[in-house]
Amino acid sequence: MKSVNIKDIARIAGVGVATVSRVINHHPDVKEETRQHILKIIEEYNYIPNNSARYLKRSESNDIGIIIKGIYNPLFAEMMQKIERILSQVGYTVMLHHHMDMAIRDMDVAQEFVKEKRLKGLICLGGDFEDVQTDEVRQMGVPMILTSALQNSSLDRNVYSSVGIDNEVAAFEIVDYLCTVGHQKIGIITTGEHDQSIGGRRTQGYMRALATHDIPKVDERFEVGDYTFESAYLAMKRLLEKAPDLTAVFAISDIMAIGAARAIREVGKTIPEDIALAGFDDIDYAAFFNPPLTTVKQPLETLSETTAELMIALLEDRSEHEHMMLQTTLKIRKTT
Amino acid sequence: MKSVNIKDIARIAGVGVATVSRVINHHPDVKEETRQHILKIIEEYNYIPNNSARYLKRSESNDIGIIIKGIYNPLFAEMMQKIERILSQVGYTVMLHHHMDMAIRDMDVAQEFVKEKRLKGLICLGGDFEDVQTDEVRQMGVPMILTSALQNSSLDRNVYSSVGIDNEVAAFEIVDYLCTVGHQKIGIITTGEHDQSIGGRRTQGYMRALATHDIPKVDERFEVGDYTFESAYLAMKRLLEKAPDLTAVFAISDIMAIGAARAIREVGKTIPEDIALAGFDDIDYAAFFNPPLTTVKQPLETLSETTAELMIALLEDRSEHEHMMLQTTLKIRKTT
DNA sequence: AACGTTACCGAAAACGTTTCCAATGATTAG
DNA sequence: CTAATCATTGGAAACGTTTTCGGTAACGTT
Repeated sequence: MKSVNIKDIARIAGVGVATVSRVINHHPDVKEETRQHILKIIEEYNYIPNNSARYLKRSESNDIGIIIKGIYNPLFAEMMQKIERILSQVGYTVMLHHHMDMAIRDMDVAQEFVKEKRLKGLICLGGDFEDVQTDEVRQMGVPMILTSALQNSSLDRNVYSSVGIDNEVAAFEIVDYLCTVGHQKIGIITTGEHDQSIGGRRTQGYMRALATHDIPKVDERFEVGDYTFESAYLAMKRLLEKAPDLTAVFAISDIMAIGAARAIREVGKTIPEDIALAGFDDIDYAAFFNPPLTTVKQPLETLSETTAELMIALLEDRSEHEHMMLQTTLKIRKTT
Repeated sequence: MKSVNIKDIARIAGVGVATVSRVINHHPDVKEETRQHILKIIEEYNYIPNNSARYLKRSESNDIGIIIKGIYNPLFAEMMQKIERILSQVGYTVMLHHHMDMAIRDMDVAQEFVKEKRLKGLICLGGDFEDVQTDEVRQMGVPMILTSALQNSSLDRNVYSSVGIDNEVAAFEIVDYLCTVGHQKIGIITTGEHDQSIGGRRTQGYMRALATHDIPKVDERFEVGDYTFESAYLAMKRLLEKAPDLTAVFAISDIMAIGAARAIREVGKTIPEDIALAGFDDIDYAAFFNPPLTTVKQPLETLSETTAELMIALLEDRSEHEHMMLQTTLKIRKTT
């Protein structure tokens, strides 16, 4: 089971190990002839350098961590796969850490993960980083990219990157659309109200749109779920109970919109005639839902690519930390 | 940026590095008092052993690879996450390798992955392993678990494990159900016919059900997609064209069933009155589809758990290679 | 009192790389 | 022709662990 190592290659090729190492690492200072010879032997013996040894020596890995908090969002899974693909193309490996433990600070998880795995970079899909300190991030010593913008004024923005969308604006746009087509009594199924989480920001967009159209805020039109079908189904039932005169509902995720749809149909109302329905994310399913769901499209592809490219640039020192807001687009389909 | 290592701990604790190593690795032969003392220092200095060094020395890692092949199947993403959770609880790390390259042999990808990352075990979600040789698997030197049973008679079954469902039987059951409720003209949207792939097996179940009910096989009722909404939508359109008298359709994945539904509605037919529709997988969407989709439930939870547990058992030498077929269940909902 | 056990511990040799340093021969400059 | 530079190479020292191999001290047994 013992595999061939650099010494074997060196011995077989009749050169020193240093030269072999140079060839492996594409150092320029080795004669072309020698290089070819060594390359041939490497090929022939199917030699693959031992990563543990390389990492040990270089005191770093080639691994980039992705932390996903909570499974609820199918977008995360997709982003992860796309990011993985790009990163692995240029030689990095991604290590996954998925957790749902709401009790523990996400920054602590991140630090532990980076340190234990000797990660070279960290990408966080979701999670709450509102309370992190500049020093904590700096201490981690590796580039960190968050996929959700945060409003943490005490955190130095030159110490991490972020790429995401403007949740407040995107939510505003779709609710604004709902208003302009005549809806006055618009419910919302969200995850929070005043905080800076994704759900909080979207709720704030909803409220601003209402305010813009001089629609008063009424508490009965507000309900909370946890990004699952089931929770939204239940939330919608409560909404229907509390505010039977609703003409439209904005759910802050497609999943929740679809969950809500079931509750709406169960009381015999139709979409969009009796109640219009809008989601958020534009997951694949949205367009194939019956009827096709009006929603906000997250630029998934760009989001993933940008994140991956930025990480690579950061690692190669070709870039400073950046904060990007990507454009969302309204997808007006048949539920409104 | 230099972090504390085992020598530092040893020096600070006033012991030899060997003793510290023993403590870290839970060896019994160290005095309780000394152990506590060292533990305290480790805690205090926030020492985390360098994995590269450990792996180098032990010439193995604690990493388990998961390979996901191909089209984005929401089931795979979920399984992966569940497996990750269990494995990480007992101290393993999972490394992800996601690829869609249809041109390359899956077994070659697997071998390369295991070797390069020094993996301790490998789990393959999807992929085609029909042509692998016993020696190839053996040569890999680590336990491998496939999540789809295969019909490869030349491959020694004691050399790998598998946990999955009986695709042929499950497909038979749902099509049989379709027949017993009176359908005669049943279309299928699948991915293949005669091969031993997942799609192939399900097609074979479909055909056996038909045969059992003395329904002749007619080629016009057969169409192919690639597990995406879009492809199934197109396939269904062709089916509607070729066989306008269809009264039921079996799509071998829920995603494809949902894609097909759109085509059906587009020609003005209703589900299930005009055409009954059955899927496969029971993804979350299925129950919340409109109308709720009849399908075959894959025991996702059990599948993931069993796979993870088996891997752990295999690694700890508590188990031989096993081949498990898990039960599926018919979920009769509103599309049939 | 001598001996064998046992419990505990440290020194040092690996593990497979990368990289610094020095060495060689060849080439160019003066 | 000599000195200086250059291109190319190999030796050997790290990187941070684990583990083998003894060694010491304490103890119980004759």
